[in-house]
Amino acid sequence: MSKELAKNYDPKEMEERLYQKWVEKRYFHAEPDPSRKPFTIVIPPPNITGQLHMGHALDNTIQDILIRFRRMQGYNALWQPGTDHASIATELRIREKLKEEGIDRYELGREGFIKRAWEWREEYGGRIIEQLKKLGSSCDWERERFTMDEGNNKAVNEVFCKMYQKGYIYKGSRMINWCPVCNTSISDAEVEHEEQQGHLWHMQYPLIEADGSLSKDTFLTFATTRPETMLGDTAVAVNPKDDRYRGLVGRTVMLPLVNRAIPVIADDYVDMEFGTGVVKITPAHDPNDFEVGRRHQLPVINIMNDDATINEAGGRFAGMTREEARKAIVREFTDMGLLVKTEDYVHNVGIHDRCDTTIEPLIKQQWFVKMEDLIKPAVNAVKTGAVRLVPERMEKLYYNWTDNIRDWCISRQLWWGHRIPAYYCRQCGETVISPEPAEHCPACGHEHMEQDPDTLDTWFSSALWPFATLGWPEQTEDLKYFYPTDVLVTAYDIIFFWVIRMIFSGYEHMGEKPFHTVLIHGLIRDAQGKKMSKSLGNGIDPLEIIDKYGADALRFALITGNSPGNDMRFHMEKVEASRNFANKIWNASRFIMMNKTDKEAATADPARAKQAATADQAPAIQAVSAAATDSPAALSLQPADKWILSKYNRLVKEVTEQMENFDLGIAVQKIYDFIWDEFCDWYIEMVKPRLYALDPQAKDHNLASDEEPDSFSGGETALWTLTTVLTGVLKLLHPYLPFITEEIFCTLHPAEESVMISRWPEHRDEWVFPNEEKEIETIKEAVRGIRNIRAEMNVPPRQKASIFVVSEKEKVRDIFTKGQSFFANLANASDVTLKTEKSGIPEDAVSVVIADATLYIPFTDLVDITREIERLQKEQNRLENELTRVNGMLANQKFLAAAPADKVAAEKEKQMKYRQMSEQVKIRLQQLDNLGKME
RNA sequence: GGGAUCUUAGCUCAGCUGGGAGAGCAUCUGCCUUACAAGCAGAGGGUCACAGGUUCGAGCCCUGUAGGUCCCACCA
Repeated sequence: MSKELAKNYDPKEMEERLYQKWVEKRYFHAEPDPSRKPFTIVIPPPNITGQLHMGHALDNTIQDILIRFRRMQGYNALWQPGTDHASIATELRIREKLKEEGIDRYELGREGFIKRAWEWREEYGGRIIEQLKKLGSSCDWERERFTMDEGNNKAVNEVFCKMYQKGYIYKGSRMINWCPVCNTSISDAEVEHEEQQGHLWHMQYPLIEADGSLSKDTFLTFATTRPETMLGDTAVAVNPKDDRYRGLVGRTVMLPLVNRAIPVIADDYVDMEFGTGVVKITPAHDPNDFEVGRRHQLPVINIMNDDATINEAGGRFAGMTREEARKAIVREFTDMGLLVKTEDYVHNVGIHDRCDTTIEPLIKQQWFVKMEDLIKPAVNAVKTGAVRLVPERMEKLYYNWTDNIRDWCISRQLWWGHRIPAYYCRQCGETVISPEPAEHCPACGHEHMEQDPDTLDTWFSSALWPFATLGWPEQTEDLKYFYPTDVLVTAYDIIFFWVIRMIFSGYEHMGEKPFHTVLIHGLIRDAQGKKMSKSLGNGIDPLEIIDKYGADALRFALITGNSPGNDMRFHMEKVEASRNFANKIWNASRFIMMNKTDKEAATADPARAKQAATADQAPAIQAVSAAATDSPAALSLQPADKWILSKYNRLVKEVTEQMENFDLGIAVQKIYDFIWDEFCDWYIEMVKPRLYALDPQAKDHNLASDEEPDSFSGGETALWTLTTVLTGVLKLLHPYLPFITEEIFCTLHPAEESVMISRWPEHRDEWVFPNEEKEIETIKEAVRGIRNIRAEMNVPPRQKASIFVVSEKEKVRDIFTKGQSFFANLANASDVTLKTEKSGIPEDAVSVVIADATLYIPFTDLVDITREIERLQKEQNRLENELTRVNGMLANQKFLAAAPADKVAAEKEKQMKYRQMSEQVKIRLQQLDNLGKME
């Protein structure tokens, strides 16, 4: 006896119970097994500060679909999970928390701070993992890692030292991006550019005459958006070709604020066309000016403290914030009469992506990774296709970054993170780079070695994730077996931060790519198309959706209609539609099982007998329902059975291909259409009479109980077909809707353990039935035609009608003979009469013309001939249009010559069909016309 | 300044290598038909942004235009 499904679909209870079961059974766990091919995905480790948001939900749904799909296909599937310490994000959160508690972090000290951070991780680090579980993610939790666990720390130190020795890592004074609020340097990737409304101040520096006095009439006028940086000016520059200033190059002007005489220099960097063609040069606070300064050996005067206030170099402006200094300087220039004009000006300002603070370019000593050589294999990998980006257009984004790459600033003035493994001797200043703490100085033997206070960019460790999680630097079995991994799934905004760095790290440290495919998805936006964000407050919490509609519905809503690389808007209506679909499957399954239960007392489940025989096909995968698919010889399949099997068979092929090609949204749409339209709305309805015939007590319900008993035979076959197809689509659907498919599958097949370890369906050559497909499509066309007429003619639903099918072709009549019973149930017919010609049918019967046949439906008291003529004329017009098109095509010699043969054949077939139909409609119109005249 | 992408039914979006315009929601009509009203049946609705071009044939390929979104970039 089958278990029964609950009357109502209730995802909540079910999802928790099933996830528990999967974990207990260790279905998610993978171990190296040379007899099978691995399929590996490493999770983009969520931040320990994070809460599951829609982006995570999409990203992890995609990964779970791929993993479940491959697992069912027989791959040894590993989804490697873990979390990221998220150096800066976490540090900022803890600073915030300390502030709330009134604790000064410097007073707390580094050690105390780190202790707090670990406590934070203990408290919140597992939160997002629990949320991923709610989504149904089939990660191998036994392998959960953390970017700051022992193994990862080891990997980071190893990599740092190795790269230092190879000269890829160096320490130097460079212009870096400084965040004055977070008090740390950040990399180029972490700077966002924001268009801001600002001002362009046109100022003047007076020329210094030969005698040292200030010129009364010669000034150099330049423009600036940042007057405060004038305090650090060490030159003004003009273009060497600029005739206007030729005589002034080499002379000096006066910078009044600090009374500094600065030279006028000539440099190609200056654009003569822009403004006055004069640029002030501040080497310490502008990347371009830094380069100019270098070329001309200009002094570099740093005028700012780390918190972006003016330092002593700013003279009497010292202590002011950069904004205050700006105002003060503009005022002074105004007072001195050296401000020419102020313009409104829109310009791009660099801001820190974490805190939106305006970035200050500063020269500081930092650690860098030299990128030039490192990036080459990563570029090559994409060029040669060793690493494939999906969709392909993302390659341009990728190259855009690699082509403009600059050295990567990896040191951060933060406490939470991997501390740089550099040790300095307090005595002699010697530097030691070592994976192990240096005890004493190799140069002078002094024992007071001090570790570099800085930590590493959080992406430095993430870059090692694909191999560090598998055990590197140890040469583990896991590493040998699972590396390189297969697919990396992420959003396009993470390519620069992470994907590129993983690729070059893979090549550098493993000598091999980290994965062969990067599947890139878009962002989830709100219903208005805005980016979901905390500050806008427009974020929708995936957990709330799961709570209300179930994880299956959320997953389905996120993946349906989603195509690689494209953003998607999130609508609640879509979640509801997804939930409705789940409900539809639930009810269809319930219906099938109800009939099965009735039946099972008498007949054995043919599916079950087969299990033992096929169970050894794939070691880790149960052969399960290969079981339900081998048709027992006793079953004689009817056309409807063959039709749905044939359609299902094609679905299997297409869905498999599309999933292999990462077209997940298209694949799932196909399954949806098949289940709802073909399977539920047609097939189940078609076989109801056969099922009812199985149960003598239900016979009273038969709509066409006056039919011969023979027409209801084959109930078992119908049941077998229903079960077979349902089992198959449950499998196809399982990667998308893991919970509901598991619940139904296990109820339907009580002897089976789980759908998630069952075998993925395969296309079967013996289930290709083109003739039956055509037959049933003919029936469907006829049924639709009759329904259409009934609706248009306002025939009361309860009123049954006789149907006459007229066709000259025996084959066609045969189809309708076999399909007679469908018309009773699907078109509310009382009886169907087959004829070779029209004689004996009431003149005013309404007609439906389909290919090769005309159906007549006499209605006793309707007969609005005018209306029927109108309807037929409309149909005639449609057919004429089609004929014009197809005739045109077939008359075109070039088409006949150039088009593929099957296309031409198809068009010819259509032409015949339309001609024949058009002919019939014409005849019918003629008849009605005569009838009208007679009245 | 460079680049990407989008513009298809009232709304949100599919449409694979060019070969008779699709879905969901919404709208209208009729149904509580014993799997499902979270449902069933039927209907209406589109010059596929615009203008050219290639082709026997263009929503799809090419060029340009307009608008939206986004990324990159050191013009003060």
